[in-house]
Amino acid sequence: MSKRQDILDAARVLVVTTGLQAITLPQLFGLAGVGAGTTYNLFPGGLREVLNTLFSETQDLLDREMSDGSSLEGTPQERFGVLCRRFLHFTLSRPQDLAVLLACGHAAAIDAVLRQRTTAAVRFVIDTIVQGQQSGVLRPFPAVPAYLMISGALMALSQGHHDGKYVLDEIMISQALEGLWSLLAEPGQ
Amino acid sequence: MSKRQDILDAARVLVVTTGLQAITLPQLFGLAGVGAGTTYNLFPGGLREVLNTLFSETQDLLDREMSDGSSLEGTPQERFGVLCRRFLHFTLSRPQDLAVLLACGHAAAIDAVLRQRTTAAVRFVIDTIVQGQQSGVLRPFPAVPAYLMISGALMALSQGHHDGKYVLDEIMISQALEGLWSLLAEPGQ
Amino acid sequence: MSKRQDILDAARVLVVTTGLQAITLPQLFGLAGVGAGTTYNLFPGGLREVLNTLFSETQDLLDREMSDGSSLEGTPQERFGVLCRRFLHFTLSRPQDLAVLLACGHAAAIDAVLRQRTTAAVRFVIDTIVQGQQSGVLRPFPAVPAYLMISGALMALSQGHHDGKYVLDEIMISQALEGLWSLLAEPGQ
Amino acid sequence: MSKRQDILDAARVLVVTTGLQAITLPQLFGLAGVGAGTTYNLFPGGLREVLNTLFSETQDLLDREMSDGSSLEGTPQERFGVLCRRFLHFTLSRPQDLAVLLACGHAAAIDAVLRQRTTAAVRFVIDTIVQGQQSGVLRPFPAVPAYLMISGALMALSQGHHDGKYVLDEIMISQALEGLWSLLAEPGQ
DNA sequence: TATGAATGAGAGTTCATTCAT
DNA sequence: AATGAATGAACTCTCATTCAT
Repeated sequence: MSKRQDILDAARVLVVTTGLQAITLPQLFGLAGVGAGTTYNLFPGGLREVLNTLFSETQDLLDREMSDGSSLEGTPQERFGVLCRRFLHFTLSRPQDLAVLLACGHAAAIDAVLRQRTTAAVRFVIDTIVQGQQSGVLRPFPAVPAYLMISGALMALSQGHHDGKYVLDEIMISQALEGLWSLLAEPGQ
Repeated sequence: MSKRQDILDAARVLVVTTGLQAITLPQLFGLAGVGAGTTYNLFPGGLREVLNTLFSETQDLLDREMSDGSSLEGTPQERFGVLCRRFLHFTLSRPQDLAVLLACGHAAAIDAVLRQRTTAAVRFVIDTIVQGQQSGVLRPFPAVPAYLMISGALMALSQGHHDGKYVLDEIMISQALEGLWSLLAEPGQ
Repeated sequence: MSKRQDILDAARVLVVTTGLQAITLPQLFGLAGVGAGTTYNLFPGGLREVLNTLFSETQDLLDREMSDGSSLEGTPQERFGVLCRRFLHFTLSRPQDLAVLLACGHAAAIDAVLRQRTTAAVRFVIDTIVQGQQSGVLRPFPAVPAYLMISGALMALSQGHHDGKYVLDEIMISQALEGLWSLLAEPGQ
Repeated sequence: MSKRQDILDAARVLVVTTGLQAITLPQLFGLAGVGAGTTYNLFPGGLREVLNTLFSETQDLLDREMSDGSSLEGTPQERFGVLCRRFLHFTLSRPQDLAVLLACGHAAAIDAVLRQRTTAAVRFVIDTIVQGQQSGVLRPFPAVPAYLMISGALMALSQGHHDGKYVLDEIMISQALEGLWSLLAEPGQ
């Protein structure tokens, strides 16, 4: 079980350092410190299975982060704020995992099913948007593109931080979250 | 000069059909209908140079689309709207080019300099944001993360359309642009 | 002792189904239902020892079949007929064992000593040929090539039957045995 | 075209020295003095295609040897003798090609279609047998098993010579051919 | 004695790159 | 300028073999 984790950890590192597409098996089991055959014992599907497992586990990690504790309380805006902060907390504190999510989301090496599945994290945000629309504080707009715009903006925001283009502080985060709420809010609100 | 374009066209097609990272030179000059050596005569740097050229030309294409005619007139909100519409027009009408921009933006095969350079398109949007802030209609917020959030949201919106998750119509686009303006706007406005 | 036999039985099956040269140890101990290490406990020489053992035991089996009961009675022609019938009975009723004899006889994986040793079966036939020559019913001709021609013809005959090229019946067998005797017989006889 | 022949020549040598089943591509292109990729340019199917080509060309070579000049003259016995002598001449003067025919005839690496096709050489012998039976000098017996017995005996005879078990001289050959004719002949003849 | 996880050498195969034509 | 046969480095994957349990 330890070797399995060693391989996944090595893959996570390589996604950042060499880029998902450039990972090769020699690199992977070299960094993981296991034999070539071991990779195939633990992941019979080879590199593809390693990467799919890594992506899947990272999605699960984000799901756990997003569903931590009681997210169901407060006004829709409060709940929206909590979800966005959890998302930002995850992407800012775990640059490797953000890189995995970004890289795997577009990579042909990842099964389409996995890439496009509706995770718990997605459902939480979409549910909150729908509830805000039902209570009249958010304007009517299809929830899926709304979600995609929000998560696209948040990921780009985190990525810029990790790229050293700026340093995200608490004030900027607050302003950004206010802005994102305005993006969806009924103009009069 | 024709062969050079044949190679770039073939690369553009392959970015969509097989994914940037899976492109091989046999595929490329097979689809382009040129010999292996010809590729090296025209692009001495090999596949890497082909892809960098493709990315660079696609950036230029976007720049030309964004700077088309007199974009400098009207209020900041009008100019913001025009720029966003031009961006959406480009990404929606040219799925191949959007795929190139998205794929190359994260690929290790593309020079970092090229990937992170400030194109005319970027400058137009940032200038408009700054002008809006100076005239008081947009709230103070660093322009770079603001730009990244806007473009991240727009790209995700277009990508969802091309992925068939929904169909973007004029009403949705108008609402989305209003929302994006609100994202940056001074609350009182 | 049972596991040892399980391994040999699995090898015999694999010689027919996948071909001697394509047998791998994972296949072998998978089919035999034993662990990898067990194979090395029982056959320290690995696959090579398994195959040599299988060949050797199959040779022994043929020897026992050929020496069954009182083969030493009657005229040389009668004894020749009995030996050939026993050989045909063996090769026709045990296609797996014929496949082992044919495959191992030419395989580099089998020790040359084993492959070329003079088994009891060989000695029986050669002795009979020599006795026939001494009593004048067979013409003088070196016994070894005579034996090789006889056994080569009989194996090809059986193989054609197993390959479905024809069906050997009692009449054909009788005719073939008469012919083989004529092959060696003094013309006048 | 020269490289192609180099590869086939190397394969022919390896069939004898290491055994058909043990040939590996590194051995093959190492001995042939060509690059690894060249083998795949010339034989896209890899080792399998090399071996099938080798077998096919060796069959053609035997066919040409067997059909050399006017084989259709004389009595059936004379023609049978000529064919057998041509076959022996081929197998005795070309030990490598005999090894190829023997090894490929039983190898799973060779397409069954190729292994079991009726070559010109086979047809010549079978035709002669049938004509002998029609003219009454050979006894009635299905021609296919008759052919298999004859060729099986001749191959075993040649193989024993190459294995150093004895030295085939003209006298032995003559006696062997007389015997093989007797194998098929009507007893009274 | 029996096991199977772990290993790494080596096989098959592909592909970026060169260069004689 | 254009070609594609030839190359060999490097990748994916398998398998014989070991050894701690």
